[in-house]
Amino acid sequence: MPTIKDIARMSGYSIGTVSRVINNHRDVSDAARAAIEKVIAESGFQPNANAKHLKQTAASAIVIFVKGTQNVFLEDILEKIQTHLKAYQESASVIFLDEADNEISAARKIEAERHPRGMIFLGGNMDHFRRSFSEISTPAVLISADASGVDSPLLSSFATDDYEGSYAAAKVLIESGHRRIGIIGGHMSWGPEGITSPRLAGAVKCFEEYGIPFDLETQFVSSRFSMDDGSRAARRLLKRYPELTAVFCHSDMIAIGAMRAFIDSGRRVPEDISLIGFDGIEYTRYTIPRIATIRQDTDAMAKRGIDDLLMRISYPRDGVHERIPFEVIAKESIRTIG
Amino acid sequence: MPTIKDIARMSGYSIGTVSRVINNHRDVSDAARAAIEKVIAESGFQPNANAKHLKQTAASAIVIFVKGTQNVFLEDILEKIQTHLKAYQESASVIFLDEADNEISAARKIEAERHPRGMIFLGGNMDHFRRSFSEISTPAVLISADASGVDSPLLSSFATDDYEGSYAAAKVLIESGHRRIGIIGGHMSWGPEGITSPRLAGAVKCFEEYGIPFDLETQFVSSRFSMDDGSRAARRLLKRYPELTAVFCHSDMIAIGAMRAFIDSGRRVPEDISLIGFDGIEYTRYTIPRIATIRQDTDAMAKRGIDDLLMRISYPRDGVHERIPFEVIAKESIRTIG
DNA sequence: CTGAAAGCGCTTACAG
DNA sequence: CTGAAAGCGCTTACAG
Repeated sequence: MPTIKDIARMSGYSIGTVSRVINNHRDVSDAARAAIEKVIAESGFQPNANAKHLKQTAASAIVIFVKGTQNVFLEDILEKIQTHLKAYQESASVIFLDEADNEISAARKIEAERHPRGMIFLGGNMDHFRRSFSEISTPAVLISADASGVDSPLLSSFATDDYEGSYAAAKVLIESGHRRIGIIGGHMSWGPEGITSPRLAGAVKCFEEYGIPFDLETQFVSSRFSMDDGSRAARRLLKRYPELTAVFCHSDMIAIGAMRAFIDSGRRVPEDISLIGFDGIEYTRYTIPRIATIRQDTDAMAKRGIDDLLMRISYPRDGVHERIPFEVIAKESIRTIG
Repeated sequence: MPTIKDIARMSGYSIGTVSRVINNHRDVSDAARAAIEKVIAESGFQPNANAKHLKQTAASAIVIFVKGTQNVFLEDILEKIQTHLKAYQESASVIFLDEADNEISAARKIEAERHPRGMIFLGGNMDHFRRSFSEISTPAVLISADASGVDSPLLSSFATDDYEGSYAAAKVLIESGHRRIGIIGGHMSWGPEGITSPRLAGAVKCFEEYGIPFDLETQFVSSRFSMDDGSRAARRLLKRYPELTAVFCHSDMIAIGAMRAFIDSGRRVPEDISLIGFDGIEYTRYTIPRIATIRQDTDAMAKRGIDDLLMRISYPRDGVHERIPFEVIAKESIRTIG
């Protein structure tokens, strides 16, 4: 691979001038630019980014950290982020992290190694953010969880209001006449600021307002956000609370798994058991029956997140914390009773 | 962020010695190592990877190129690759490319910028590989498509035999008594070595052997590998060939979309229309009814691909081109008739 | 508009 | 075992 020195020699200009051509500076004569560009094209020269970044404070691309593979919801956001970045001619590389990994440690490492211009977190553990985000010095955005509790001007967040969304889900079931409702949620160990607590609290609040009884021990089970674990959790719930007529699942993947388990146990959806999920992933429009859900506006989250990040990269200012409106999608999986 | 120079000053040693400690060279006294490590820990020093890579030919991590977002099958492989890499203490970053992008151009750019030790392609256009893979000088693996036609010792490939898998899918339908079979495949424009041609040829071969009539014009429609396009294609197929009793879809995503379309048109699956897909994604075990499919062994592809790549990084040798066995999963979506 | 030169943060023979 | 120095491939004031 030729270096800038080779290009200089071959074109008859100095490496300084070659560098100016590469970086599109204007103070270059047309003749020099033409000659140098010709040599570059013919030689297949690619500037060494390590050397470039070593000199420039100017940093490289944007890095996206995705917490947990196998999460269709985050992958949906990821895809939309890529689309928006592309529209701005920006590119990004993606690092997938285990649920158990500390995303801030990973980010610090990448920050030191690659000097990204901006970082995007899809999913994240609030404990990690609160404890160590201050060590990060790159503009960042957290998507899908609220980070207003993290005290850093470098961080923005865009998320659905889990409490309100969950309240709405419970309300749909109650207003369809259901009074014996089970909930399949995430794990409480994800922390008080995680997804599970607010989603549980929102539903419970709604139950209280409508005077619907709710006993955590019998009516709530925990599950990972996957189809197979959703199935298992549904079987546990059915055993503990067989008289239920409706179930609220904290994610659509859980709902898909639960529906499978209900059918396998001989119940029909929605004739015997009504079902509502959370997220609004595309699958819910293809299941039979279609699954009701609380649709998070992934497109808005991606778009707002990208716009905010790119703006703050160019014009530093404090991050913001926005709630993105959700939409209640009531579909065939809910039966009106009573 | 402190530099190696700061660490040298603070520890009282030279930057050369600090460098040796960082890189675990043995020729350092215990005293020096202890003192320097202490300063590094206290200062939170992280070596600048750009500077490091500038000097060292030694390259950075592994880069994975994924062709097309929204491809559950490739995402499944991607997840398994990450798991295997982690077991080897290796990490990777992922670049998502549009269907339309040239993955080899993208790889050349990344190669020049980051000097990865190895590259993994999930999906790819054989035309691009054949035309320009020779410009790549990093060990690479193509997963999910056969690259034996690409003349380069640096490339291995691991893929399912599309022709045989497709033959098997057609055979399952025929042996269940079906004689009026439609096919929803990909686009022929993906090239003669793409997915569509061999998958079509395999099925047609099977039809011929069993003396089943097949007219491309009426019995075959093209679709992208997505649920929504699968639905649209299924409606077109139903219009052209309403007397069909079974459909072979070239991907599970198409099958899921097609099933939705059939139900919406008032047909039942499998009572009126039997269905078999291709890929074996997890979701086919949760649909109602469960969808029959040709399961590609993503786990084996990922494992073999990683092992081969890591070996060839350490011990350069010619790449290999392997076919990974598939499995016929005949499920509830197929009805035996006649 | 162009060139010569300093320097980015590191690694690594070369001496000692 | 340790230090001084050259050099990796680039960018960017500084002169002219």
